[in-house]
Amino acid sequence: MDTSRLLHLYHQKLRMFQNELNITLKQFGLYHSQWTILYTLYQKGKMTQTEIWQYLKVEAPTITRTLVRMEQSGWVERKIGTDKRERIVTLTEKATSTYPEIIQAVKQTEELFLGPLTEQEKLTLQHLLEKLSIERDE
Amino acid sequence: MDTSRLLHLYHQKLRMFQNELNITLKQFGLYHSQWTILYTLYQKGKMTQTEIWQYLKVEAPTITRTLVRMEQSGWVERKIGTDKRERIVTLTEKATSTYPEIIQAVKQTEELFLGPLTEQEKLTLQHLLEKLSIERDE
DNA sequence: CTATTTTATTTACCTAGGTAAATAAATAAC
DNA sequence: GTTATTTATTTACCTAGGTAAATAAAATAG
Repeated sequence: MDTSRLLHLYHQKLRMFQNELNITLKQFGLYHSQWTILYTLYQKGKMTQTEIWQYLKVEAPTITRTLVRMEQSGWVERKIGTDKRERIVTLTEKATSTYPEIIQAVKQTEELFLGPLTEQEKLTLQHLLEKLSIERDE
Repeated sequence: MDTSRLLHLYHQKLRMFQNELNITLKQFGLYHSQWTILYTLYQKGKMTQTEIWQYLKVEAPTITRTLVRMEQSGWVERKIGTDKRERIVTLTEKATSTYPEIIQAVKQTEELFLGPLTEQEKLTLQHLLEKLSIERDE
């Protein structure tokens, strides 16, 4: 089995999807990673930045940067909590009211990408992905 | 089927693998994308930059930048061809002589990541990935 | 209650991906 | 054989990911 070829294919397909998603999101003035945060906040309600990066398994500075951009473009607010170290992030009115329109467009793009797979194959893909991991001895 | 969850999982697992690969490659002074180019050039011999970005399905400026870095760190040479617009890229002696050692380390990391899958599951994954695509009407 | 350590976030700096526009050389049109 | 167009690469500028170190507030030790 040529694992390098498999992993390169994996990488290529992700870029293909993200580029397509960015095109879809352009009409709303969003990028794919910003959408991921918006989506998460819509599901979970207000979160601290630490809760966000731990949930998304992304490093803290990445989240800081993206949230600053989203604050500037009016998607989120970042209020200082009673613990003054932490920032409590909430969606703005603009975000919650536009959400239904955005998710409809995103779902369509997702379906376009995953469309060639049957429901069963999507499940299989999910199971296989869940198995992947690096066992780091600590 | 929650397609957003599936695609987020997909994204997360790729980052996990690339971070691990970067750790592996650090001892050689390489990053994962540089390795992909080194690997390709080792298989295919000398290539123009256009051949490289078309093969890897990455945009031209991305390849320019990465190749400039690889030239600076002594992995490739970029000679001007008889067509003076194009750059012919070749591996340096350092690259070809270190290659066996690098690929051994990379394969090990790849196996670590894909290790939880059986050979059959790896094939299934590859088939599923090959099906994924965006049908852009043009 | 002051001193130390931990925790949340940010800053600075790196690679990698993208788009749009600029260059410069080769090709095609006339 | 100039002129116009195409092609290969680069430059400028954007998002997104990472690590390491700085800051500032909270929690813990003494």
